[in-house]
Amino acid sequence: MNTTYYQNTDQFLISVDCIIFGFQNKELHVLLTRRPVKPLKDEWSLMGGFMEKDESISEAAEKVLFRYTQQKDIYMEQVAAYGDVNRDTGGRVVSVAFYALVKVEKFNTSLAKKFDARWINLRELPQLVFDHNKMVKDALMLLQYKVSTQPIAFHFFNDKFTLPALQDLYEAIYQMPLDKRNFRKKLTTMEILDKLEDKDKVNSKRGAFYFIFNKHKYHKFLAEGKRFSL
Amino acid sequence: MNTTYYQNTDQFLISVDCIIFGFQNKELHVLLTRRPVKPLKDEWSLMGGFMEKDESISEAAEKVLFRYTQQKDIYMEQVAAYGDVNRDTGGRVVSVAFYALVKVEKFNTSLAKKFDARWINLRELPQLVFDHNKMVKDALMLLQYKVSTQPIAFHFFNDKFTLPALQDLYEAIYQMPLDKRNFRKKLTTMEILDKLEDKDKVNSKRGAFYFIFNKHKYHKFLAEGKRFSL
DNA sequence: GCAAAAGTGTTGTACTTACACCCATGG
DNA sequence: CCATGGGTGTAAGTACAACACTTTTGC
Repeated sequence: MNTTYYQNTDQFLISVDCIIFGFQNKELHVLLTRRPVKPLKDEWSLMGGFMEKDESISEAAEKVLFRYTQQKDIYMEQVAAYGDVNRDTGGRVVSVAFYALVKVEKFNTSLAKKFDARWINLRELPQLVFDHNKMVKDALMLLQYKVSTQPIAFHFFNDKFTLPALQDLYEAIYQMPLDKRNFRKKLTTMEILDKLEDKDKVNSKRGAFYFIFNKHKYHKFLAEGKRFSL
Repeated sequence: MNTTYYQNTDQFLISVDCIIFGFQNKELHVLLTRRPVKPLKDEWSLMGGFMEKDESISEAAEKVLFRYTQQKDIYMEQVAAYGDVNRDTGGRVVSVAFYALVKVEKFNTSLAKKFDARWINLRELPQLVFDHNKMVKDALMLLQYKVSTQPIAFHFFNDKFTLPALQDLYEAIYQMPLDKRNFRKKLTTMEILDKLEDKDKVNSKRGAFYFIFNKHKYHKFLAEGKRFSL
């Protein structure tokens, strides 16, 4: 009943691989694991899993994300499908890559042990199995485009964030330094953030004010025909 | 031997659907057909086909493109994978969409008859089967981004083109009018085109000069750190 | 009191936008 | 000779890039 109408056509395993981005110590990190199964057991790999017959591709990706992070409502986006014949040396597998933005603070370290999951600095990415390095590269390029045109970078933070931290995040994603005053000017002229009363006093003695993204202001901003740009 | 290492996992049919764009009469068109198989036989559909076990996804897409156009070396790019459980009412099929830029002039009309293929104006797109309307929408958005940042629009033309035609093309893709002088200024300052001696006298009495894209100049342009933008 | 990070404006430059007339030619 | 589309420059406004000093406070 899976193929009522379509006969005599080949079928394939479909996997999802997740490029799970996290932001920590002013650097972008990716959640990697030592591959638990053969072939290439114990080599560095993205978090992945096979799609099952009763779930959509994105549900399969959400399943993988939940398994490794125990977080729901993670911002996630498809990167592309990878389907070279010999991309997976363990069999013919078509993989769909997704990237996800998670809050490292919320990350459960006991989970990490269970799955041998580790946050690896994007700048020190090791060689990964199969075409996973290409997936990370594609995901990063897509992420760079997306954070520059849509207010999604806030998903890296647990609700509130400081402007210095936000700038560090953008610098990590773009992999280039940004001018502090120009960065803040762009943000303030968009008027889509709310300044809170309290400060983060961990990273400096003076302390940096916290901000939160104001969805309502952002919708008004869009309604005026303006477009997010950073 | 298809699944040496991976056991007990579900397998799926994988199809490719091609959004074949063509440019004609100052309008963007999409090559559509009346679906030849059940279910939804005779409904409007993108050109598609199933992936076979010995081919990559992109090879499967090239196969589809060649079947319906008899053209090789078509510019083609993946849009995304579509994998909702019930997206195809004929069975569980994951589809990967590709868009392609083809030269309508070269199009073989006897082929068109054979496959009941028709160029449909993008502005008059009918309801298509399954999620094909979404695929077209996604493909167009990707195309808009791509033609604005990379010199790929030239693939719509059989080598040479006039500036009025190129502008009509961009207007069709962006679905908005562009300023003639600003458009030409951008093009000429990039210095990546060669002006030919002959003119197209079909579309006007005066005639418009033909241009061709100069790959060599474009590489120099990139080497100087400049980026294509239109 | 000093080190370390937060916060704040201005100016020149480059890019973008808006805009109107003459030219060449076929019929 | 006129209708049709091809071709050209400038000026104003906007966005972007470059740049240096003062403030706060924990130690």
